[in-house]
Amino acid sequence: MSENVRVRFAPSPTGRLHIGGARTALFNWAYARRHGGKFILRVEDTDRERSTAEFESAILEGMSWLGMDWDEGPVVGGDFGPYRQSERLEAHLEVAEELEKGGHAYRCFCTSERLGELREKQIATKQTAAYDRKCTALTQDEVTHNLAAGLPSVLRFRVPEGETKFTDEIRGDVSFSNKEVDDWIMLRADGSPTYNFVVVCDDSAMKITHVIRGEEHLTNTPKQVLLYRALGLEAPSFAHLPLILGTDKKKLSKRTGDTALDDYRERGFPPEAVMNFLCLQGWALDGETEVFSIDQLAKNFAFSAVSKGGSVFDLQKFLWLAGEYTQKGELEALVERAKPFMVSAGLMTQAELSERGEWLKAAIGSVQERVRIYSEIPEQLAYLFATDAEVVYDEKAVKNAKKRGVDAMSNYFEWVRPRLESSSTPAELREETRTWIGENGFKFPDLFQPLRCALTGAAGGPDLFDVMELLGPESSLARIQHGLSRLVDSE
RNA sequence: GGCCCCGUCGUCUAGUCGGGCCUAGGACACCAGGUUUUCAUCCUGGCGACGGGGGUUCAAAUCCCCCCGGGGUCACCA
Repeated sequence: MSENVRVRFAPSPTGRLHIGGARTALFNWAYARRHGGKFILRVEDTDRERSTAEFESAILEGMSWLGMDWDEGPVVGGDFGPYRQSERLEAHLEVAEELEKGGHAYRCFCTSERLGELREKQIATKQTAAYDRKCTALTQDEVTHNLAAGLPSVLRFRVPEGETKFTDEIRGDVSFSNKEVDDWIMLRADGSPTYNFVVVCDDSAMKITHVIRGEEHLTNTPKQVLLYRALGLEAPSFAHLPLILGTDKKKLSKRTGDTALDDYRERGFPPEAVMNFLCLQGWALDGETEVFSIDQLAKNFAFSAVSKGGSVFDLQKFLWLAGEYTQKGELEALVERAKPFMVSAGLMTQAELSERGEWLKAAIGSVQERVRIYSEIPEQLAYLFATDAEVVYDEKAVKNAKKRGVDAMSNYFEWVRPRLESSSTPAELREETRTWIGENGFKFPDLFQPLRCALTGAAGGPDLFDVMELLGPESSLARIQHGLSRLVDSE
């Protein structure tokens, strides 16, 4: 049974990839990999108005960024193509005709106005909103006549009597009374097919065995199951994933925070962390392990470990997880990932990136353990690019410095000048300075607080001897000198 | 409102199927302490939940019923 698993992710290219969609893709991908099956990508571009090629390629790119690959779909092809829904129209229309001939579908000439009124009335009288089947009373002759007269019409699915049940892989048995299922529209007045119709056509044509999607599709499922039955086909298994919620506990929307995968990518979240965090929304590897790789996901994913309830998206935990990757990963890799952020922040040019490669590596190394996302790197390194006379002093840094006064730094300046210029190593200078502090009757903060402010303008940060190394002797001394006057005066 | 789904710390979750090993475990956040020149990291400790009420049972977070609460969905969008 697990031999021929075929699952699919079917995004519609009408916008950027939503993080909920990205998670759905990840779970589909993982299920396929876990069971040695195929992961298929199908682009649902039937909404011709809003679909664009740009969105489509951005979605594919986002999926690759997260570490997914697909066995069939755009770019890679496959035996069940085409993989763009708009190119499958002919097949859809054939199925529609077959259904109409077989009596499973019927023409409806009702106007949208009448339908709108009907719906309002039903909701007002607290009934299930559904088509009242007025047009099922039409005789074959009347239908033919109307069609010949050019009256606009849609094709509706004829929902049979009874009850529709299916077993959801995550929720267990679910059943709907067919009375609650609308005689939904398969073909619009312009002849184009609708979602619920094409999804079944394509899933069956592509031999999809498991439909893994968001819970918002749960109420679509009986419509689709009924359609499979009318087609004489066995329905696939369904697995409805819990929703990702905003802090208001409602389906995550732009109101509550960034919803597009690219928003996080642009903010410098490591892709491994995004993958990891998205999976943690609704799935647990073992209840203990928080940090895991995409390979571990592929080896361990199972429906039984997927939660039923929605999960609130917690940015704090997301940032923490991002930090696990940036702080504990290789410095070389971090440097590569950080480079574009240095450029876009306006700190360095493309040319400087390579000219000052070693220096940049040291600079990033100095902040690695205190950044979580890549965009924080230029923020924390900005002081290195300031003009010596105009280092931006943080309020707290000034407060800390003034509490200690500049006596220590003033004496230290004369002492350290020759040592900086003779290029002693940070480690040597650190030891010598500690001795100097003791010999001169100061306490560590007496020197370090004002020195930190003068050098970096910040209240916290990397070891000051590393900072001076990055700054170089000239700049270091200049900053100390400016600090001496700035910290005494007005500021 | 109809229908459907869901309900363990503030948040993500383990435990629920096959009741006892649960004085309910882990993580984020928060609080306190230690380490550090500072910040961060790291270490230690703390705070903190089975929505409510009835059953069944020697025993219930786990099984049954009712209530309450939250969400999803009701398109010629997907």
